[in-house]
Amino acid sequence: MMMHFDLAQTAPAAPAPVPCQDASFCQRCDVRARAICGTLEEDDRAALNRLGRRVTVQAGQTVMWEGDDATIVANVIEGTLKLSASTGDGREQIVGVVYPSDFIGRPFGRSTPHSVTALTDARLCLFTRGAFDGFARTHPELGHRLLQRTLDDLDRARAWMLLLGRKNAREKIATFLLDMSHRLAGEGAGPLDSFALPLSRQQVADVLGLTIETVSRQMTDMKRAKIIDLPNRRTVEILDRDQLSCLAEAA
Amino acid sequence: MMMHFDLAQTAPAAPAPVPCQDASFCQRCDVRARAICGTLEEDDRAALNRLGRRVTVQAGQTVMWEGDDATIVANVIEGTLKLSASTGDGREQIVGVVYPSDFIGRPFGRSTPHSVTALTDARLCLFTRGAFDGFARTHPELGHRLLQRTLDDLDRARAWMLLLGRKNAREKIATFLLDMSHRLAGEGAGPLDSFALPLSRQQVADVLGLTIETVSRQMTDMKRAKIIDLPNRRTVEILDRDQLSCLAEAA
DNA sequence: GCCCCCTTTTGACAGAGGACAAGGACAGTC
DNA sequence: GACTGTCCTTGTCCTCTGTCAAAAGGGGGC
Repeated sequence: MMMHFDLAQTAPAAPAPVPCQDASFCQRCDVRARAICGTLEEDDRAALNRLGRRVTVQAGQTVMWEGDDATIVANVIEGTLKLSASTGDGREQIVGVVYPSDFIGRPFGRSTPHSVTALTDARLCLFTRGAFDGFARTHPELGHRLLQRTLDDLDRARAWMLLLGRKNAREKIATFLLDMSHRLAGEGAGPLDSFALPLSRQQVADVLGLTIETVSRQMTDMKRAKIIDLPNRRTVEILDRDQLSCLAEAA
Repeated sequence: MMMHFDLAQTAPAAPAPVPCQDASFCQRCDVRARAICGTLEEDDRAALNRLGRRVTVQAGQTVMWEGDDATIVANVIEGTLKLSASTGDGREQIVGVVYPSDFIGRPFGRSTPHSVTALTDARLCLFTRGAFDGFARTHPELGHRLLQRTLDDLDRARAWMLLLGRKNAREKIATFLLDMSHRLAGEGAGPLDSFALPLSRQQVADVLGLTIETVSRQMTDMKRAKIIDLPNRRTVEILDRDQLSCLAEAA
């Protein structure tokens, strides 16, 4: 928590950050339509583009530290990252998982409320917070997209509070697996019946407020009950979605 | 959850909603400076004023139901309300507590993600969501204030996720009491050492993901340890703030 | 193909907090 | 002042999940 983010330090093996001077960067961007920059006019987007730069982060690298000054924000282009908070004695809670087209960082704020760490290798479109804040203040469409996204995030966070405060281990796991099967599906696609978890067992535990042992036991139980299959460590197959939905609400 | 909010029905004894036609309503408004309408120009605020109406709700009344269509939003002028979510079998989790100058409702969304219920008698400045959304879209300052407030709410929700997922009962109670002593203090004032809880023991339990018995036991223990005093059911006095802070982090 | 390390699973046990039950305190009403 | 309903506290027991420990499994490197 004392460490400060330094791109040169935390991404030594990655290609040097590439300034987004080239307007074609955005044109070729996979997530542009879904990201907050999606509705900007052509020249506005070019202007925003000039403020940002592409960076690559490797799995495990931390992009922002909880409590640090909020100096950067970013769009996720590719990869999955976790948002996490911890107690003084090291217990960790994952407070969010972000996917391509999501926005990370704390605009209009002094300090970063939680750490951001890459779960997989990832690509970001990075802005200094000051530059982004100024741009957002003068471009209401951008602010509005950010508002809608933040309202959605808040709804999701509050739904997760119900899970953390009131659901038992079995319900938590079932809810989590169903959530993943939806979140990992592509734009407009239905929920996936087979997917690769971007999280280790320990990270699943940190999302659900459980221990790794409880996560493992519950998943094994569901496998034995033929509700899911676990062909390898990271793959989950939902065999009986109805029953899983049932477990998610009341075990 | 099937019931629909109807002012005439849920506030029968309250004075009829008063249209805010009179511009002096806002001029006399206690929370204007802190609410999202605080930075609007005089004529914009008058225009917003014409869209809204004042309503009174009594303690215990539910203003919006989880899952209902999102048809209204409001500023809280006076009183305290809870935001709550529940599982199918009736377990409840309070996902937020709102105070004067806070904003409630789900703008730019189809359905209300959680119920809103008055904990004390309250006064609201109420808008239909459609009218508010339209106004916010054409008044970026308002959208920006709403964005900042939503970002703050999201930070708070995520901090609470750490509490729900990773803290034990003693830490939860200590954190809760410290939070209350700050939130109940007036604008700019320091934390209160003595305050009246707006929540019953059951509601405290619903905020913290505990049972009423555990809340009662932990608070009694802290009283015995002379860390707090509980002169009556609703009053809390913090006798040893340092030790309470200590308990909040690691019990 | 083999080895090693790290993650995951499984087992045994303990403890925090939940469930149930009963008693006590307080506010409002008559 | 007595009554009554509601909220809160206290007691007892039990279970779910955490803790500690060890074994098993898988993937990467050689």
